[in-house]
Amino acid sequence: METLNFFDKVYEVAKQIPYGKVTSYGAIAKYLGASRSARMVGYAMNGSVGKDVPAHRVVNRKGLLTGKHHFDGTNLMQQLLESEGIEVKDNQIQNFEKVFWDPSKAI
DNA sequence: CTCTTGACTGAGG
DNA sequence: GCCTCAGCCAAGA
Repeated sequence: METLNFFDKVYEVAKQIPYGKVTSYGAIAKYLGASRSARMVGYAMNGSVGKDVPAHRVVNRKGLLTGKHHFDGTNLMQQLLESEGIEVKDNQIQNFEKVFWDPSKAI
């Protein structure tokens, strides 16, 4: 995996997020062995567009849609999540523990 | 090379 | 449980 950059690794993990599930930046970072670089995960998502990466399934540890402003600047992110059966209210994922997907356990 | 920015997280009050 | 502070690390100017 050394051939892949940090960003690419993040994309690889994000792509494996199952439908109707979400995960946190920290979970991905931890799986990559860079638990201290959770911010980089989100930062990497800036280039997620065009890379088939479901960035809308990645939220912070609170289940809050902190990155919704980076999508369309509107409630697009919430709409996408709700379309997958994920209940979202006021930029926050409901039943976060139920829809949470841990990459370290799934991969 | 140095400084700033940021889709974060954990610890402390 | 919420708010605030500090640490972390990569990319861009």
